[in-house]
Amino acid sequence: MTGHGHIPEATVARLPLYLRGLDELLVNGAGTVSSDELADVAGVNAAKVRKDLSHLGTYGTRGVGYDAEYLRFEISRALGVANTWPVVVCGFGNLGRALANHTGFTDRGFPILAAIDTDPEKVGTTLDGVPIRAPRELVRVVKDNHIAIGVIATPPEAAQDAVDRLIEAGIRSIMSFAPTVLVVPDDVEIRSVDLATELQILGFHLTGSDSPGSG
Amino acid sequence: MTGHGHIPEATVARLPLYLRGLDELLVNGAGTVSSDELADVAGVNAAKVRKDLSHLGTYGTRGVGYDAEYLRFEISRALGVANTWPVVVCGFGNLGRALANHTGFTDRGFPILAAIDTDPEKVGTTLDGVPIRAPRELVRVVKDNHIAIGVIATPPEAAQDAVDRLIEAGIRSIMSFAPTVLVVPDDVEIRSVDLATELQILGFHLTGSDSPGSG
DNA sequence: CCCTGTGAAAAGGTTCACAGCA
DNA sequence: TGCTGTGAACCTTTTCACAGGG
Repeated sequence: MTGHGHIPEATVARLPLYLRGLDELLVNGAGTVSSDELADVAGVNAAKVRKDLSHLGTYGTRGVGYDAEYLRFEISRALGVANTWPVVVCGFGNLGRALANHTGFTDRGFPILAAIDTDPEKVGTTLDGVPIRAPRELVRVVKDNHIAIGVIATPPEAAQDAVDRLIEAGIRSIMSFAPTVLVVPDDVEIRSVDLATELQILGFHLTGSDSPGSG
Repeated sequence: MTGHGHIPEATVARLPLYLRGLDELLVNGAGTVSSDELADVAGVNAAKVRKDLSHLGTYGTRGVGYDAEYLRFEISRALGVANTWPVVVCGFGNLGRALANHTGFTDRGFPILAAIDTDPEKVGTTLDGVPIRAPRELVRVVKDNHIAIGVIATPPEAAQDAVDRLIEAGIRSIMSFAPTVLVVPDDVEIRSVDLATELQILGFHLTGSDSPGSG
């Protein structure tokens, strides 16, 4: 049997780490990988690795480990990474452009094929290899480039509007960097990364320690 | 009583969202806030809001809600946001510079006071208002600026080295954007954000839907 | 009647420990 | 002997549902 019914969200969130770890091990010439080794390079513990992988199928050999190449293939397939998912970035300011220059996206199957910006000076030009279009052109941009994922890198005030347009254009997977709550229908998945929020969580653990700043 | 013993991690991770939501409500002139309203602007449900806040203390009034201003104060205090935590960014490439231009950090109490880069052409200059120093100067930079948090924006190969130097310099809170596992002692907290990993998680949910890319 | 604060129940995730196969 | 695969125990988090004060 291939592809078990439901894979827990916590497991899904770790599959990319295993993939990253496997790539590292494969570069170093690994043929077989134990749950211990994979745990090390993925930064988790071995029990978790085994439980997680058991949700995909039984791809290991007792007493030996997993075939690195084959395991990589199966995780890739589960993640849909076998495919390429073109991305459109909404808001081409500092952050948007940094994302465009980040080779990690294209390398891992998420090429940024277009950007949307409201600035008339930018629209029609190509920056960092990415053609910039006006918001009203979004439907066409999505269709022409087979866009699968939208990234929100606009100021927070413009984020909900950008999300609404993406959804209108048929996009169902959105990643947002805007520090605001975004409302989407149930069938649209959205992941938010708020950098300042992350720092504040770190800040919590600083409290109670030594005093900071210009005390 | 003020400040309950242990606040669950899941709660800590949501406190910044409440803070963000409260700021929004306060700007709109809110005096009192119900768990329902706060839930809306924070993007969670009301039961969670009440449970989370109950871990900080009993700051609400039955039949009425929470005093917005006072609640904001208490959450800020719990998060240590009352203080300012200076940040050093390691690796001042595209991503590092985008972070420096992101006003959200300084606005929320995390000013980027220095950057570290290995490029001799950059060292000694000031880019985007941030002075750039060589890795060997890190200890002094941390001391002079009372740095509390280090951000890793280097290429993945250089990330562990940057982390090691930060720890040597006395930093105990690190946020990393490098797509690699980083090893740190138990008393150092590290949060990793891997943008490609986030996209791959989105990709998982795309699988099984419509076919992507250039067929 | 309204909304908080909280025990209790349910769900989800992690770790343990070992049977079973190579 | 070595390592996977997995039930069972354990822990965390979420949700429910309602008592109790304004």
